[in-house]
Amino acid sequence: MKNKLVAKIFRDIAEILEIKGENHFRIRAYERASQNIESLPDDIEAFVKEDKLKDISGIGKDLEEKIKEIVSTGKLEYLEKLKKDIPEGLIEILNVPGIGPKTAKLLYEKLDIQDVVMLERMAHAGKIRDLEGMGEKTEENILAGIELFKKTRERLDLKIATEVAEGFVAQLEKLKDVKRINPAGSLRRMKDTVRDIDILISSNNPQKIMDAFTTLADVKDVIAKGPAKSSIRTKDNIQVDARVVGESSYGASLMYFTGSKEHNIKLRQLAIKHGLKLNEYGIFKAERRIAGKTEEEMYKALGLSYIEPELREDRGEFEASLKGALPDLVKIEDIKGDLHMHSTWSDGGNSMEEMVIKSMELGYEYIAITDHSQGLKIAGGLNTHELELKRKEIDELNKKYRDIKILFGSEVDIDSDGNLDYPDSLLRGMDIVIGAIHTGFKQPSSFITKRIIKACQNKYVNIIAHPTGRLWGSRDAYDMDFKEVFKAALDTNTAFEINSFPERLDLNDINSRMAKEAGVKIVINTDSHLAEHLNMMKFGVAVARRAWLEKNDILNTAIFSKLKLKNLG
DNA sequence: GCCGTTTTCGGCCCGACTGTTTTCAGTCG
Ligand SMILES: Nc1nc2c(ncn2[C@H]2C[C@H](O)[C@@H](COP(=O)(O)OP(=O)(O)OP(=O)(O)O)O2)c(=O)[nH]1
Ligand SMILES: [Mg+2]
Ligand SMILES: [Mg+2]
Ligand SMILES: [Zn+2]
Repeated sequence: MKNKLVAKIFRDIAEILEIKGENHFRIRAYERASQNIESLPDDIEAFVKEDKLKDISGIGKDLEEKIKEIVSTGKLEYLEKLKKDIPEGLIEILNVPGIGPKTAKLLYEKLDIQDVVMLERMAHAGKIRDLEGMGEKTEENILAGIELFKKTRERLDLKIATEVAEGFVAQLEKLKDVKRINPAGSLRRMKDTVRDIDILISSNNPQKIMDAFTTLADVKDVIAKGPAKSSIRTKDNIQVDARVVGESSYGASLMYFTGSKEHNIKLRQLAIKHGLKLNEYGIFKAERRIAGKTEEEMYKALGLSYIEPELREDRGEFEASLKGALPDLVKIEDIKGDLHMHSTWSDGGNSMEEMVIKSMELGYEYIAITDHSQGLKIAGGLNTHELELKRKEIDELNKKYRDIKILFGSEVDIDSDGNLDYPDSLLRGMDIVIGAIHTGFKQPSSFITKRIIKACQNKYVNIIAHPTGRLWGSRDAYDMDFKEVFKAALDTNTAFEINSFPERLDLNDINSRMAKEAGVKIVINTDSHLAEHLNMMKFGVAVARRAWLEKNDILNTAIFSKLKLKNLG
């Protein structure tokens, strides 16, 4: 799939144009096109073939031609040409906090600064303060910015972000001047990775709140501090933004601070169309505020039904809201069982019984204990004899715990040729079989595609687990032909997993939405290796929600007797 | 560069904080 390539090329163009001082709206056009193509739940090549590129919002005559060129040649002449105008290192300078396109351009033109190393040298030498509009303070800030730039962390996974946010909320809500407090931003939208923690507070005493916020024990630097908005950096180099507003603006501010930016812009454009003004304080008709206290009334004032935070990405939610066609999103309470977990039989840290007990606490009706297969020796894969013993133990547990159905399964390795690690004779005896790739990640897309299709075609494979292999921070998702793969899944009635492990969240939101559109059923699992991991189901559910999935799209929302796995029983 | 139930040209979201400026531009959210 070339979606990511097209998106990357447009993003690169936008960055170069920024430094060149191009028209801001032209730059936005490239950024918008890049994002819209990246989040497309479809292969961009299909749009080329069907001559439908212009149906994609933000794609007009010019970008249509550029996309065609990229899809057919794998690159874009226009970008190659632009790259010759601007030294590569200059783009990196934009990542130094406090330095934007204007400053980068000035530094390049006046001091021939071409990368961060040169920038640091010039700042140390005191050369920057002499430029127009710059001073000593600016120079200091640039040096501090470079230090931060060097320590820039990767985006946080959802679990870490949730914990950091909870820590700040717990400390801040103790202040008696805090009335309401909510995490916002990408965390509230439950995006799979989060850059910073955004927290909204309502209070009548903003000054006091900000004094407290910027002096909390975890705070290392104060990036900015005002009565309405402050930013700090923690000792772990995580940025936390806080906004404080009055009660009457809380809904408007929550809407603003939840975003996404693209969603906000659409909202504001819609307001303009209605002759209104929308900002983080409310919706205004002339000077009069007509909404602001709750998000619901904000949406209503624009003629929209309430849009769940997970959908606020400008991925069609406005059109759906206006038509009354928003999905009834799946909820954590809808989940009736967890079909992928490990025990001490392989590389899990808790016994099967401990996993069962925790699952019952969560109210599950069924679980599948799916330890690794024989070939995965480092992960303690089970041989034939061990499988027999494990089966017996599961039978015993099923007798002992009548309130939950325990399925005997395995996460069977799909080898580099697409063959399964157990013969059919063994798979036949299992209640549930999960196929998963653990090696050969670097194979070309066509090979991976064939492997997964072959696994789907095995009549005992019920689910493909962590289908794209991504591990946040260490391994990118491998590419495959999703159209082909999902077609095979549909034909063979094989479900695809949303793996709830925070580093995985695989399928992701976009791929899950693609799966739904292809008619493929989804299973949300935790892949727990410890009993406490069973709690991570909420992260997988968040991915499903961001993918617009409803209860009926998810197999493990069904009670056991209705569980529609192929060949079950 | 895109887009159009008032437009095919002239708009394109809106505001807080900072440093440098003597009234605002740049950056960021
Ligand atoms: N209207 C408007 N709102 C913005 C803009 N930039 C950011 N916001 C709002 C929406 C964002 O969700 C919210 C928080 O900004 P962040 O930069 O932290 O982005 P967000 O949390 O969405 O993603 P992140 O994971 O932090 O990169 O502020 C903007 O340019 N205009
Ligand atoms: Mg954020
Ligand atoms: Mg932020
Ligand atoms: Zn597993």
